[in-house]
Amino acid sequence: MLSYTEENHLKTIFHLSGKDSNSVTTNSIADALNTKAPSVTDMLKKLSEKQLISYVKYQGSSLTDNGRKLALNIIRKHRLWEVFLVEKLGFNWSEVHDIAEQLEHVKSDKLIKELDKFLDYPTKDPHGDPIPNPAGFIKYSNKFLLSDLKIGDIGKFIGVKDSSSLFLKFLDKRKIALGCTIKVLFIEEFDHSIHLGLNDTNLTISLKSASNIYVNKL
Amino acid sequence: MLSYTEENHLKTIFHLSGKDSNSVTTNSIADALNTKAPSVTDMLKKLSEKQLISYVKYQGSSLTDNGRKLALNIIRKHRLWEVFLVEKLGFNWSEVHDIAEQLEHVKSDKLIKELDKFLDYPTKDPHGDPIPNPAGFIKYSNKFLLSDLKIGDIGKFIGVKDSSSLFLKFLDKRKIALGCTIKVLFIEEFDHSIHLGLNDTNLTISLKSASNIYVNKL
DNA sequence: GGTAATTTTTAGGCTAGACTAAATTTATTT
DNA sequence: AAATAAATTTAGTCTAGCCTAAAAATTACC
Repeated sequence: MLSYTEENHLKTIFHLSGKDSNSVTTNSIADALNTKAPSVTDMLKKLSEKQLISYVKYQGSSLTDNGRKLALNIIRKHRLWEVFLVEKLGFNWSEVHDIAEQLEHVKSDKLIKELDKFLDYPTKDPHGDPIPNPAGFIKYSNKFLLSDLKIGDIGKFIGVKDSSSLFLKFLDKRKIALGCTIKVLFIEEFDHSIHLGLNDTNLTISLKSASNIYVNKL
Repeated sequence: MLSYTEENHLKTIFHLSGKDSNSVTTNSIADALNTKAPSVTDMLKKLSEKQLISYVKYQGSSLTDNGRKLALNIIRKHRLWEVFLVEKLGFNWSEVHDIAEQLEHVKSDKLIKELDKFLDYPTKDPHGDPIPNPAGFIKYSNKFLLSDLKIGDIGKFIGVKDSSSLFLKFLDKRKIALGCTIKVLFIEEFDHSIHLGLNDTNLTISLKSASNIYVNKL
């Protein structure tokens, strides 16, 4: 049985390592978890002993198959709860992260099985992220960052990279909603801010914002 | 912000003290929480400093108004989650306690407010226990233990005292379900076991069982 | 009312998870 | 290639929650 803290470390390592399970640095984990490097080092030793990560001193760490499976299970729970909060309880997508962060640690396989059924087996969470299946398989969609599109490209907004409440509210305010179609009209040379066409209106967003928006190129 | 352990102590003190907020012994808390007396003593000091209980060395402890309000809020959450699990996810009433025990500690006022609305403002949990309102008011029903009825009395089954999975499955097996009408046909002098009339059939249950069944006298 | 039994508290120790400061390894720069 | 900078680990502390064993207070009993 994993502790709350162990689960959070596994999840964070998964998020930081990306699709190809790159090795992750100790400091990056500490930053992501709002803790300090020595605390992380301790935990890495512990997870390594449990064979959930492979950890070489000074060389970073990466998930083992087993660790990856556990991480994906936590992410599955997180995302299913997010769907519940939005679809059933009427939460806005910007409000659900912190609550799901707590709910994801509740231990009961049957609970998640029944929740999944109750939600009619969703495949994406409210931010457009895929929900891993019970076996720990996750389907990555062929997504691009809006900031990587060229002038004239058209994309469908399918997800966010930064799912902080701050950023999600920013999107809400500008009526940039999941599923909408975005056309890149012009890119400023100076600061790389991007002029977009969206719902018959135009707006400009910064490079930072565009680097946190995932689209499917159309 | 209360810790998981602090919340559990408050809740336990509430359950042990009954309606009239009697003083509760240290050992009884330790027993209920499957912990040892010294651990409880430590926690009592802590809760006392936070003004959530009044605690006099060697004399037991009882909730302050503030502590009682917090305890009832945890119980409210516990019971709402139980309703959710049974009504929405299809759990049996004997399976929900341990999961609700985890869910009750999730922190979010809005979550509970929306859950309450989603469940259509239930007033009782699946075991017949009243759900405190958001202000911490709880409506006790005028209930009796089945073991306190006399021969010839008729009662409606409205709740259980022991909500362990073991006891609830025992009731399921004998088709003793919430809401059904029970008539006391005969009480054995020897061991006080009780012969009941229930749904056109007769059955016999032990004193121990009867002391865990609440009824409204009809 | 005094002694015995019980309950409760104190004293002291343990582990998980956090931290700071110092030491060590790795990376970067010149 | 040596010197410096940065990242990481080690060493040592701290707190919350738990424990056992011993001491103190309360309760029960003759």
